[in-house]
Amino acid sequence: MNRPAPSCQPPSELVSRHARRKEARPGELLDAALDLFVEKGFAATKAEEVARRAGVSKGTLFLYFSSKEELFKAVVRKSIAGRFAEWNAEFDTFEGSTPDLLRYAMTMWWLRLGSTKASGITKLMLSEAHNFPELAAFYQHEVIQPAHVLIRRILQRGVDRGEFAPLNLKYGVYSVLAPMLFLQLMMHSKNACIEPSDASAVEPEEYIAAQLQTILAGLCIRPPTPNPFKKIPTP
Amino acid sequence: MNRPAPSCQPPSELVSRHARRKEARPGELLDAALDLFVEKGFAATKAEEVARRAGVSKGTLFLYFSSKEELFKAVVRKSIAGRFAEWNAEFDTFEGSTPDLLRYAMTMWWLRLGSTKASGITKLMLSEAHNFPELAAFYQHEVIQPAHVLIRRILQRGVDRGEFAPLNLKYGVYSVLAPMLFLQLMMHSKNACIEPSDASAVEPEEYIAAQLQTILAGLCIRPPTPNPFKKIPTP
DNA sequence: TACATTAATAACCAATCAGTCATTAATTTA
DNA sequence: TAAATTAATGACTGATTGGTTATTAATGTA
Repeated sequence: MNRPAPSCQPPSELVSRHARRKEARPGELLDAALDLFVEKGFAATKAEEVARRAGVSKGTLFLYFSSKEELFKAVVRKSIAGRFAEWNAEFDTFEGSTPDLLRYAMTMWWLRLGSTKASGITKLMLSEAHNFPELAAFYQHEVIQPAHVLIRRILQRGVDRGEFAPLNLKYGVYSVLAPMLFLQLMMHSKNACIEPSDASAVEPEEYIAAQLQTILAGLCIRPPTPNPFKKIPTP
Repeated sequence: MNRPAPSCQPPSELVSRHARRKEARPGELLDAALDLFVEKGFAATKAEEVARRAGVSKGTLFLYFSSKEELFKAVVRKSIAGRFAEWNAEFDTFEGSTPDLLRYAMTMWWLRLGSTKASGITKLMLSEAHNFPELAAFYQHEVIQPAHVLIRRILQRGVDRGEFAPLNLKYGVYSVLAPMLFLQLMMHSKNACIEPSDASAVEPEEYIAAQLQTILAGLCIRPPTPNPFKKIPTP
């Protein structure tokens, strides 16, 4: 079969497109893909758009990622799933009280994930899981399970050390997870779906501080002793 | 232009398809559309599938609704937006205390909306608003605004009657809205996006009771007098 | 029975988009 | 400088799907 030769665009940029190399491409594509997936969702993001934003052609994208789903998995691995090992290790070596550990964990979660684009993945999965069962299973396995394990470990530590009252771990995990999840949804819904047109934004740090206070009040054994952990400002 | 005659299927169902009539079609289509929109989202729901579920052909759907977006708007009007007038009237004539009114409102919300398929629309809008700005504007105007107004009226009533402490209405509205919204998301995410594989379901009535208790504790003026409203079970 | 009306159909059209592959050009090697 | 290698391209394909329309058949009416 004869195919017409691609009509090459005039070399307006003489710095060749080969200058940037094989090593750089995957990272650039993943960055572009994260942007677009978070902005428009999985199904609505076009492969060609991802490629264009990364400054390459669609063909090149499929040179590095065998399908759109594989591209998405790679994004999730890079920006979320790949970090649990590090976090687990970090918490293993934490030496302070468990309330301090929880505060540390939630603060770090915000700095490293919640406040970044990657947190938009949560909303995406929530809404598209049904249409992409394989991605849902992947996310369940690579993100949800490790997150639950991590939180459960923290709560268990508190119980073991006598800082937290014995509790149903299942609901305890949600007490930590639900407020963070809701915050993520708010951050990624600029457009009119929760807030009325005139609302001013919620302040994340204040929101987290308030949630921590509530959670710890519920978890800690007895009315808080004078200073088992850092002072928490009351509203 | 000559088009080939449609090859009519053998009349396996002798009860003619004309027996069901013009008046019934829109309702049947709206029911089918609500099912599918909630199940699969707006973009992922195919017009032909809606028609098939309603027992008609795709052509018939476009006979009654000029486009997929108009179909969606009609669903929202029928199942949510069209009810605010009635609710406002109902609250206007409510005679009890404002805590009781709030309890009544949240209970009714659950019975008439939260527990029905229609509550899935919330998740849908949250995730697809960005890709369908016209629908987002419609929803904002027909649902979000009236909901905020309704809640704000209740809170204002409490303040006016001296039952609630003066408060920033904006955040007050969220105190009511956020827990309900989160409950909706949980109910419509059977598939692995929040809960780990082994989790047992949250009990909505208990969840609402707990939220009400928290909200009222925060809103009401002073520590609750012996019985300003019905007894609330403590966990 | 003949004719008019209208609910419903399904073939068709046009646009979109994931993924493929023959071809090109930069770079390296000999 | 000539071949070999490899990064990159973009036209193309095939499947999907929102929306259109010429045609059909059920029903009503005279």
